[in-house]
Amino acid sequence: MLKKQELKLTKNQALVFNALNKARKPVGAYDLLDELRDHGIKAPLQIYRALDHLIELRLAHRLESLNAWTTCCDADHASAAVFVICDDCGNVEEHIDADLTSSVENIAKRSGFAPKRPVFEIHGQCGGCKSG
Amino acid sequence: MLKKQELKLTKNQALVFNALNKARKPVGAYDLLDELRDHGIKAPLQIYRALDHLIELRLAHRLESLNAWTTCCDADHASAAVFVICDDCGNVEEHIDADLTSSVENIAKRSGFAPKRPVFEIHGQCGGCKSG
DNA sequence: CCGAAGAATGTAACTATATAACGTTTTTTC
DNA sequence: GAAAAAACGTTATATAGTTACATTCTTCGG
Repeated sequence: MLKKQELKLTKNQALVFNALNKARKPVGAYDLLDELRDHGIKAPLQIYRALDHLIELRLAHRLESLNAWTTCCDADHASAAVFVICDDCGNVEEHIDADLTSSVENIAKRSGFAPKRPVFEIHGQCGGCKSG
Repeated sequence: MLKKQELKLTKNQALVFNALNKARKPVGAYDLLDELRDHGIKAPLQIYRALDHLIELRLAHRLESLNAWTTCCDADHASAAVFVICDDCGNVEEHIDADLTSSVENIAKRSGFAPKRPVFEIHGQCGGCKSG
C-alpha cells in the first residue's frame, strides 16, 4: 500500500493495485471493473492498461489458467515463480523454487531454447480443503 | 490417424483430432471451427465438446497461455509435460522432464498441496529463430 | 515559466473465447 | 429391443480482451 507513493503509481494503477491486494486471491479484469466503477473506472481498457503496467513493474502476475491477476510476493524474480492453485477454495500461493528454475534451464539448454516468460501454475487441492 | 479406429473416436472427435494433428502447432477453437465448417461442424460447442473428450483421452492438451490446443506426444503422462513455446514462429515442443516432476512433488509436499493439473508453459525463442 | 514530447486517460465499438439451456439422435448394454 | 448413457445440433448468451481515436496530464529541456 505504501508502495503507491514510492513507485508513483497513477490513479488507475493504484486503484487496481489496491483492489488486487485487498482480494488476496486472483481477480478477473471484469470483477475489478465492477468493483472500481464507484471510483470512476468505466471501461475494461482502463483495467487492462493498469494491469499491464503493474506487470511491467513486477507488482502483479497474470494467472493464465484462471484469466485472473494477483499481486506479487515480495521475492525478487530472478527465479521462476510457481503458483499453486486450490480449485476448491480458490486460494493461490506463489512459490519460488531453485530446483524448478534449474530444471527449466536444463530443458532450455537441451533444446536450444531461450526462455523469456515461464508460466507455471499447478491446480489441485490445498491442505485446508483436503482435511476440511 | 490410425488411432481413430482403435480408440473409437466419434465423427466430430475424429475431425478435430485430425485437424489438430495436421496443424502440428497449437490451434484455437474458432480456427478449428472455420476449418471444419465444410465437414458439417457449425457451432463452437461442437468443437469444445470434441476437445474436452480428446483431453480426457489424453490425445490433446490445452495450452492455457495461448487459448489453443495441440495433439499430445506419445509419452505416457505419469510425469508432467512442459511446453516450450516460441513466440516468434509459434512452434511448440512438449517435453517430459523427471527433474521438473520431482520439483513439483517437493513443492507440493512442503505446502501440503495435492497437485491434480499442472500447467507448465515456457514462452521464449526457439533455436531456429535465434540464429535465423 | 513555457512549450514540446511522451505517458496516461476516456469512451465507444468491436472481436475473440467459452458456456448455458434445451431438445434430439446415436450408441451401448442388458 | 428397450432403457440408459453418450454424443449431437442449434440458438442464445456470457465472459474476456482489443482497436481506434480523441483528450488530458506529466515531465523535462530551454
